[in-house]
Amino acid sequence: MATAVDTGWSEHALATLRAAGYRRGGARTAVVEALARHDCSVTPLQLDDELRRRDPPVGRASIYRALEQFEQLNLIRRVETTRGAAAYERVEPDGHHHHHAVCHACGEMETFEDRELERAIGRISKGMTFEISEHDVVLRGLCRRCAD
Amino acid sequence: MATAVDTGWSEHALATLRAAGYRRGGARTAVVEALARHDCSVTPLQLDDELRRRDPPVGRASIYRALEQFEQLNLIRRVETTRGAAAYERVEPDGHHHHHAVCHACGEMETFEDRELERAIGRISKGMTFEISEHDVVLRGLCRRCAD
DNA sequence: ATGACTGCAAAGCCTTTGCACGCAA
DNA sequence: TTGCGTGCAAAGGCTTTGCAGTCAT
Repeated sequence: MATAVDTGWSEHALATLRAAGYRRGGARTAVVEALARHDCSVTPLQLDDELRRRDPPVGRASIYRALEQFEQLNLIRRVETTRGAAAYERVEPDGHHHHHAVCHACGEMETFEDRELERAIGRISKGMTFEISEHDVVLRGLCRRCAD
Repeated sequence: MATAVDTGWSEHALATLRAAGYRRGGARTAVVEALARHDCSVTPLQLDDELRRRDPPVGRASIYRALEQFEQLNLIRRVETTRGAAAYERVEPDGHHHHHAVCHACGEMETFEDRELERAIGRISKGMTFEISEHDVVLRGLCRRCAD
């Protein structure tokens, strides 16, 4: 679940950050690059593992601070794949996104996209009194290996 | 979001607990009663607020332990309404359930049910390699008051 | 009498905050 | 030069665990 497929998200992110008035700091850039390498959700602590031993090392606090800023700029989105802990995923500028199935036993994840699901959620959102801006859908169960 | 509507869930829960070999402890019973009073998701800390000043008081650890047991017996279900913290909801024996919209600003919740949504999720679940046993759907946005 | 149940306090995660130093602009 | 950005360490929440006393059976 790594092996980059950066569709230009990094550039988009760096440009958005600059436009928002942020300076180009080493830690923040390192977090952008790390996120670009992940196709699926990542936790702050996973990023910390990756970036801690860099030279120069990136501090854990900087990772949390960067993620908070990125989320506010809608560059990443928090997903509820990891119960009780944060996990984030890139937001693609074209709005394309997927959802997740998570294994109760080992945490393995599988992703899916579905138009009927999105259509239903869109319709429901319009009918609520709330102004809905995002949605989480997570399926939970056992992966094939853990089911045996 | 309180004001009881216990459809027999308490009795069901107590019977299930007894059948599973649990003794009838005061703390556990108090947690069952507290859950029966809530129609929507509750956090362990909300329950603690309610049960701490009882006589005799219920300890926080007992609440967490009870919730863990109830979840394993499928009497309650963890829902992801409160980011970064746990929240639980009764599982109705007939399988009837609803989902939630949560306000980013104030945490207020609105619930909904939708057959097309459930149908889509059921179909998707069958198509996965995972054995899916539950699903979370949470819409997020601003409630009417916070949107102004 | 036996072992489950409970409350308290301590310990464990994850996350946030305070602070002094360093670096971008 | 200014003040944003960063790392470290400390502090904050929520949750879990250890332990000794209590209670259900």
